[in-house]
Amino acid sequence: MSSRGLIALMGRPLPISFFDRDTRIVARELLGCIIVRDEVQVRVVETEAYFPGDSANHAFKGKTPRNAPMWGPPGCLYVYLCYGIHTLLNLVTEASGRPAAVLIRAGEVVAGHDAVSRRRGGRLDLIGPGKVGQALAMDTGWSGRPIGDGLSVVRGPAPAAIRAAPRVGIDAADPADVAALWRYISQD
DNA sequence: GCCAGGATCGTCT
DNA sequence: GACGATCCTGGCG
Repeated sequence: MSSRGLIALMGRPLPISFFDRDTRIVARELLGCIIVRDEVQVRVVETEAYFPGDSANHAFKGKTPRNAPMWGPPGCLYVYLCYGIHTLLNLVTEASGRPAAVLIRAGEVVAGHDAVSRRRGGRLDLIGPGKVGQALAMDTGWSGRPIGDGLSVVRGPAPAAIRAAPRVGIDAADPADVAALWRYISQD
């Protein structure tokens, strides 16, 4: 796409077709996009890709009530509780029947600083997926809802560069999946 | 600044 | 009944 075309799309909600692609591509292109929830806006600066056949994927061992949204249509939310405390926000990708999602690992508050500060005990840093979930006031009740229903994602400025790195905190059966560079970090 | 340990609960075996 | 795609605090140097 031309840079003029990208600028024209800036600020517009991402279409469902954006998510109906290879998860690693979606994970990279989500960097710089803005997650909007009421008055709070968070720019995505770090993502991780989880896709079919990936042993670190929650869905790798099969479908359960918890991970069912990953099998659903692209452009939905998959929210789950981690360590009994943190709600982690994922965006479902790829066609129905292919369990895949992008985990939002980190962000920057671009609007709604007061609300985020209240929820985060005065802190505004969103380095870590649990913090992103807290800033956006996510809970598991959001899991399975389509994007646009209370939470939307709009196109924002793409980062100057993207760094790829191994994913964090996973204990996959397959060491190749652990070492794979499926985490993407915005380099501004 | 670094590291160890505790928090806390839904989900799956 | 164990454990997890984590975060925060407190102790120590």
